[in-house]
Amino acid sequence: MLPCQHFSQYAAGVLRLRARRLPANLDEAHLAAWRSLLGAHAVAVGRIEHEIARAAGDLVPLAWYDILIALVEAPDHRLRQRDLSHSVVLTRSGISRLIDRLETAGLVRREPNPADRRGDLVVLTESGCAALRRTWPAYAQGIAKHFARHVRADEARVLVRALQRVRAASATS
Amino acid sequence: MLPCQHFSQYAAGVLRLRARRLPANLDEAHLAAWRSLLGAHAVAVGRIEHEIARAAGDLVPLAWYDILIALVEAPDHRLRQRDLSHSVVLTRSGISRLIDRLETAGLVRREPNPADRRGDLVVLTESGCAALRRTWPAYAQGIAKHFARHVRADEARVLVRALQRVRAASATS
DNA sequence: GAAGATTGACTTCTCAATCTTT
DNA sequence: AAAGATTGAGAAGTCAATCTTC
Repeated sequence: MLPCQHFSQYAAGVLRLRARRLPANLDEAHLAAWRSLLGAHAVAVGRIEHEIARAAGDLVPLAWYDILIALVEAPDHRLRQRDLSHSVVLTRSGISRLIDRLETAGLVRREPNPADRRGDLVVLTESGCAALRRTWPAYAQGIAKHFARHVRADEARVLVRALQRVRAASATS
Repeated sequence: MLPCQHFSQYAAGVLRLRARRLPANLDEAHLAAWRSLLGAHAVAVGRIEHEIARAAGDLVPLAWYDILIALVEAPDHRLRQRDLSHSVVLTRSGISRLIDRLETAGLVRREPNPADRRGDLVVLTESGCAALRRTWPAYAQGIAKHFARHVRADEARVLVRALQRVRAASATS
């Protein structure tokens, strides 16, 4: 006697299983899109990260890169940790520890905030800026090779439109 | 004197910066698609995971779910860890420890493999099967609410086509 | 009291080394 | 030796509690 008999005998069972249990607000096409999103993200990010880690030249990992990019794009290259949390998906404490490491590596600096002394400002250093310049070419090549190369231009436009709605969606309802 | 002067003065600088440094095989549209993929993935997965963790009823986290789903879809509900690593993005040791936890929780069982004793088979238990059934409705609602709801049907089809190519791409060149 | 940040305890993953079986 | 799995040490994140400033 098989365990989990409720799930039928596999093979044809897989699809029957899903079709039977799909709620009214989720169809096969959207479920397939969700699965392909998870798969593509995992594969592409994994490969790019791996290549960057193996490459010579003291490149920074993607998590560091995200912080540095947010700082470069900020006025005066400085931001509170609170604002950095919008660019990176981490909790408060996660950001705090990440900035610790970046500061130890000399890529950012904490600086008192005259306007609000509850939290220091995080400032990009020369060295952090250099790390960004060093890493970008490898990152760009990784995006091109493991992602962009497989996506047509018209598909890219659709991705942007749809996925930006997903990202921007408020958590309501 | 600003740090990182190479990156210009922000504001208009951001786009100029990118345009200047974009390699020949990566254009703005594809870069935007890449960024929207990262953003949408982070937001949607984060919210779904969070809701499942908060929900009552002893639901399993997504990482566990992936293992259980792979087992349900496998012949006889059993797989070597090697094969599980195709479904989950983890190293060998990562899988090993994950299976440890699932086994402790009683959702899977290790069973000697008569054909090749280098590695046991991982088998889904009744209890693991029940966990899957308990968790799926919440997961499906999360996908519907945080992802599918924001994606039109025609967009979903484009996503599947493009992202499956990304996932399936070999790491060559 | 609320907001921003940090710290301690804990969880989970990775890398490198190791063990067993093929 | 190669393949599958495991283990110790370390890296990096979370939660809950705490501290400082508003």
